[in-house]
Amino acid sequence: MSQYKSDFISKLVERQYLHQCTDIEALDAKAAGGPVTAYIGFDCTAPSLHVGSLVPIMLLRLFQQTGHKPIVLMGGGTTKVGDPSGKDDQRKLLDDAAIAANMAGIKSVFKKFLTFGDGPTDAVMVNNADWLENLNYVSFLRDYGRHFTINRMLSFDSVKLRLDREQPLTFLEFNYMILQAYDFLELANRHSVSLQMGGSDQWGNIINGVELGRRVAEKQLYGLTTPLLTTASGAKMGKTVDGAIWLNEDALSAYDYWQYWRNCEDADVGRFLRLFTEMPIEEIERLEKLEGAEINDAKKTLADEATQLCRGDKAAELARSTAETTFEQGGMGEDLPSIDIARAELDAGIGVLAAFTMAGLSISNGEARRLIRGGGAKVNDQAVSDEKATISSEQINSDGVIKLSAGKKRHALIKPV
RNA sequence: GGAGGAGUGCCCGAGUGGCUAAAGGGGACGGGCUGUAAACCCGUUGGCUACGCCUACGUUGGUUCGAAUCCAACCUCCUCCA
Repeated sequence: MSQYKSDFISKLVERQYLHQCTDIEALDAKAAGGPVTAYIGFDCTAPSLHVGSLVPIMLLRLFQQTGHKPIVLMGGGTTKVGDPSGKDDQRKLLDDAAIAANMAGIKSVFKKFLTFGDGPTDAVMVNNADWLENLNYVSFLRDYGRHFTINRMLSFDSVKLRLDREQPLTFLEFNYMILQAYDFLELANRHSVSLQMGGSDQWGNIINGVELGRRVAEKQLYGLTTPLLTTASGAKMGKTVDGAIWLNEDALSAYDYWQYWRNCEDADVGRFLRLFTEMPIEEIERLEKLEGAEINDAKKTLADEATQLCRGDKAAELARSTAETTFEQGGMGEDLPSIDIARAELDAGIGVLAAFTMAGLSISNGEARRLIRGGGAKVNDQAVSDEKATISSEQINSDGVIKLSAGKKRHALIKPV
């Protein structure tokens, strides 16, 4: 039983997506009355989005599934300016080619989560470079700049934090919030967008847009943010062993993606199941109550569901069976990361240090050496004690590969070719 | 334009002539405990063809037997003044 009338807001609250909203009752009423159009912007700062962006993506998906029209805004224009929110220093400025390449990489992931098309609730993708690039500076300032006071802009966290810490904030970055506000207005005009959503760090940027819409167009716009996701122990989401958890499959293997979810903290399982899977809430409530070793089942389910959404059923299944063989049976699954090494080279023998580095288990020979000294390096599950040991064809096991392990969790296979 | 302050390893931050590959903390990695959690404990944390060599304390030069430490110029940032 929910206090909200609309399917969207009820689910939003039930699945813990809501952090702040400009006017939840009014938005609820509007959503109950028919399809609403909302957008979320994504800047093109990297060739792939990572799990930090997954909450907004899942939110768009939920929005669409509850009968509304999502718009994905690619920040082709705003990326050139750089959002200062939550950052201490200015990012390196990206050139047009890099932005275009990043955008191409990012675009692909949305097709997995949203249905695009021309229908009333089909998703649409737009690029703010289309309207930002050709703005006339002076007219823009006269038309919109007069609606922003410096006094107010200085009070926003994105600006205030930077100034308080005596970190430089350039005029370029200072303009970001104005451009984002303008985006909202532009989308309201072009696509009848009435709601902008985003992470909680976007709150300031979003309400600027809501206010601008009211002032220059007398439009009633809404803003809504999701909580900033950290793990139960306070770490930022998405960073781990080898860096970010990328959504694109060419940036991170399905196996590693699956593993990421499988290794989440106990205390996060329930929340993650709500946010990142579409399991019925009753089932989630059952799973999150599991204790001790049993909660591992809930984590596997989480990993399965999350991987299916982002990488497909087959990839999820393969990742799971690989993980089960590797960890539960001490064997090795076919989906472990692997490298090909020429048979002749193997016959001659390769130093362990080099082998670990080639397999991506260490970044340098020095690190491989430390791994060995710490007792964490294994070849075919046998601990390596000699840094000068070599790996050769003789160690190819019955499966035709050599298994290297760094610690308990990181494994790689050497495949002779 | 003037005056003052600052720039150190992935990050924060100590270090004001040799004992400094650079304290301490964070992060990360490895080990232990466990459940492929968390918390906690221990270890490691520039590179290499490794009892040695190379690279590193904003940049470039200089002083010195010897510099992250002294000097000069330059670059960048902060604060105050005009």
